[in-house]
Amino acid sequence: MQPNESLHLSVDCVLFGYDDDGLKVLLINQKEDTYAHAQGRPMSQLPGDLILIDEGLEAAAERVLFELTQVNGVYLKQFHAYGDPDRVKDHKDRTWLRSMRTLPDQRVITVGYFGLVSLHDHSPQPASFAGGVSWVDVNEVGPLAFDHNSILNGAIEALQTQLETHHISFELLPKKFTLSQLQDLYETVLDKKFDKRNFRKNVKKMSHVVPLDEKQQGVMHKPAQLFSFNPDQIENA
Amino acid sequence: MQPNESLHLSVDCVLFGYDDDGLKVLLINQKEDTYAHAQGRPMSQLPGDLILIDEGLEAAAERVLFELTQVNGVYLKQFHAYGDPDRVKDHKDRTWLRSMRTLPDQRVITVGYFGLVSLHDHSPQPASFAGGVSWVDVNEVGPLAFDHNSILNGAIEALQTQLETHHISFELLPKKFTLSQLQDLYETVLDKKFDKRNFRKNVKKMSHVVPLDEKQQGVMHKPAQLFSFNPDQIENA
DNA sequence: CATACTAAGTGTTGAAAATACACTTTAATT
DNA sequence: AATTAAAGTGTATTTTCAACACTTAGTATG
Repeated sequence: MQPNESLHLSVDCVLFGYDDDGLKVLLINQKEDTYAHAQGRPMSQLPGDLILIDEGLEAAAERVLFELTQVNGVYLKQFHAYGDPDRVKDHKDRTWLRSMRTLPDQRVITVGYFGLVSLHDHSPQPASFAGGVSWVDVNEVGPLAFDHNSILNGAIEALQTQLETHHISFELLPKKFTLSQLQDLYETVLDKKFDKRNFRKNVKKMSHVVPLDEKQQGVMHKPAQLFSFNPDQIENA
Repeated sequence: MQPNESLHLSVDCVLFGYDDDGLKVLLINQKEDTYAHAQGRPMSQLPGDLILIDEGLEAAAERVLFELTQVNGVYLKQFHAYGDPDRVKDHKDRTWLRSMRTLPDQRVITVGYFGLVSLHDHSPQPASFAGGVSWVDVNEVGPLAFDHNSILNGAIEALQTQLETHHISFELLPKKFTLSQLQDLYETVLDKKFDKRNFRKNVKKMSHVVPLDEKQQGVMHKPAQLFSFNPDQIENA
């Protein structure tokens, strides 16, 4: 038996960025000139790369994100491996690959990671490198290359479950935030509405959400109390 | 950049079997004579294999299980990919690999699947093939080769969450079962006790658990009502 | 044939959690 | 001083969860 020779492994990263106007994903725009025009418009894709021979999976995901955003230490979570033998064999995708790599016909299995960053304080520069890299609202993502739309969907579902079961919301918020911002985050990610008073009752039970001696400033309405997360108190339940 | 040449991909399967005396895992016993005796006793490992060049991940997992148990159509679910560059580089494991494959030093990334079978009706024959294959109670699993203990733990956690969020219990039960059997299953897998009356109240809400016109026979106590699952009514919530 | 054994089966009550709901407050702007 | 806009707050109701003990049906035994 000659098993997997010429089988390649990559990581693909779904980097979610959040700010007051919604949940975004970082996408890479394939450049027009490297794209076979016959196929229509260039497509976007998720950032990803083949893993290096001595590199761990998570290390590879970190590297890909660092190269794209120069940001280190983002929350990263593996959610699924995609291994359909034909996942990169669409005609349009092969054309694209041919323009980038030497071997477009190789089979590539990919491991999906999703990452979380806050776009409030600092907007991580999309791309020092390469062509267009941009934040796209998750609800406005068009057709992506390869099977990246299903990978994105997988990531969204994983993010939703993770938000409900683990305390990760602070990864998407500024260090100081209001309860309304927190509520908006939950409503955006989970795509459902919460009652303000009930939501706040629940937050009061979370010992890791701590009020600061500080209020919002420069808003033309009652300024909100600011809160922050106390990382010591995040029970990983 | 020369990315992953000589990087191999496998699937490892954690096949759970359940019957009235507990939850078991299918393990393969490394044979004494292929094992370097200097290292101590032969170890067990999870069934796994390199994936074929044109084979999907799930297809590979199905193949591995079929080869071992001759059983088809088992419930299978991917749960995690393991890619630590050193995961197969322990001295003992390399010794073992050398006895089996030509290239013990290659890096192998593996995708973990867990599978579910009922050991009530038919005990799937562990191994027509090869050396010892056996069902081991999940609480009595000793040290396994490679990182297979952590893979097993990952599988157990995945099974637990899956059991709580999806309707998969019937994969582990005989076609006809009693409510006590169902409760025992939950208690075994989730490792906690349930109140009999409350448990039954919850089951009554599950429209996919349907009572049959049939009772248990040959038991020296009040015979239990038999139930079965109606696959049409399994909401995937 | 009566008794003993064993697990099956069954309801109620109190506590806790989730839901629904509307007015007052504070600062900035005009 | 009046207006605007979101912040902040409490109670009553419903639903869900948790605790708890006796009766029943069939098998086995004497």
